[in-house]
Amino acid sequence: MKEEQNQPTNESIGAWAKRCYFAGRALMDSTLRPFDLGSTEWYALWHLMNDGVTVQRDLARILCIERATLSGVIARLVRKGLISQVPDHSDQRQRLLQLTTSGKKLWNKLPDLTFIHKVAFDGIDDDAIATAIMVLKTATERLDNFSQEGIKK
Amino acid sequence: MKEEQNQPTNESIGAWAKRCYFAGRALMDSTLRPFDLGSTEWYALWHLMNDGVTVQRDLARILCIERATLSGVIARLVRKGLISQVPDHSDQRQRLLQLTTSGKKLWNKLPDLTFIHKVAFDGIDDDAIATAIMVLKTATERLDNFSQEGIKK
DNA sequence: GACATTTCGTTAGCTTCCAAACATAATCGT
DNA sequence: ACGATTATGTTTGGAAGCTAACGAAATGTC
Repeated sequence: MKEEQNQPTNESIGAWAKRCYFAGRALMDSTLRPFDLGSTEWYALWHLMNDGVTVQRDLARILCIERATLSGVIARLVRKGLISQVPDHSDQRQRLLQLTTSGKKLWNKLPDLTFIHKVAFDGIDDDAIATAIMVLKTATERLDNFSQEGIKK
Repeated sequence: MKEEQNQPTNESIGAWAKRCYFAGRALMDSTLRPFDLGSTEWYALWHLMNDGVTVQRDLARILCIERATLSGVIARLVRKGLISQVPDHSDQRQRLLQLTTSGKKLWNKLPDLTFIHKVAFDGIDDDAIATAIMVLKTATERLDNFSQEGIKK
């Protein structure tokens, strides 16, 4: 009576994490579509705008994505002329990333995206949100640890 | 002093929803990799296993993905010989999906995936999880509504 | 100094997701 | 009964993510 299916019901927290992520991304994507910009491309620009010159490896860590994934994102931004990618002189393996003039110009034309977070979370109790973050963060760390254990031995 | 950047810090709930989703999927994918099965393919098989014959459109709604997305998933499962896809006699537009014998055989060989949910959430306070679900669900519904409003007028 | 290891970026191949456009089939309106 | 609309599935094109394997550069080790 309590539980009829023990597995991935639509009510599971994992399912909602997924749906929430994609719902937010959908709104972000549709807002950025007129500017020919994807959501991860936007995040990359945002960090380059705020942090200035950045090593590609560091950006991957900041965005929490794999080097290989970022490689594609960077290639698109370079192709669009929005950022520059040059080898570091002191360490020829690393690539230094920086907004171009054209990239800065585009950035200033982009709409403010803070409304997305507001649409989603404004008015929800702060404690509830803090609890949700704690749950998601804890689960993520546990999953990451578990996955990594399988690797190192 | 309070907030130094008002935007997408790594501490935002949206960022954690994303990371949690991908961390869970990574573990699921690595578990299923030996069986040449993706996570969404697994979900499709799971529903066909439990619900029997299913109309493709209904499966899309159950999985909360677009028809176009499911189309590709189904095509892969058919190619692997795990499911059958036949037109409905009473409505020639619809496709009826069903596990094949081979699909059932594979299903019985698959490992139990409930450990993933346990790794992530076991021991976390039930009320905290309920709160997290409420927050994510509310946010998702609000985002979906907002996105849809832009469409219908 | 030479060889092994680590680090960084790229490429290739795959899954998962979307929107837009298309074809077909069913249904609705009149 | 005929034309318009809706419903279903596919295709195409693209973004975003992953792993595995590779080359080049830097670092360690001996």
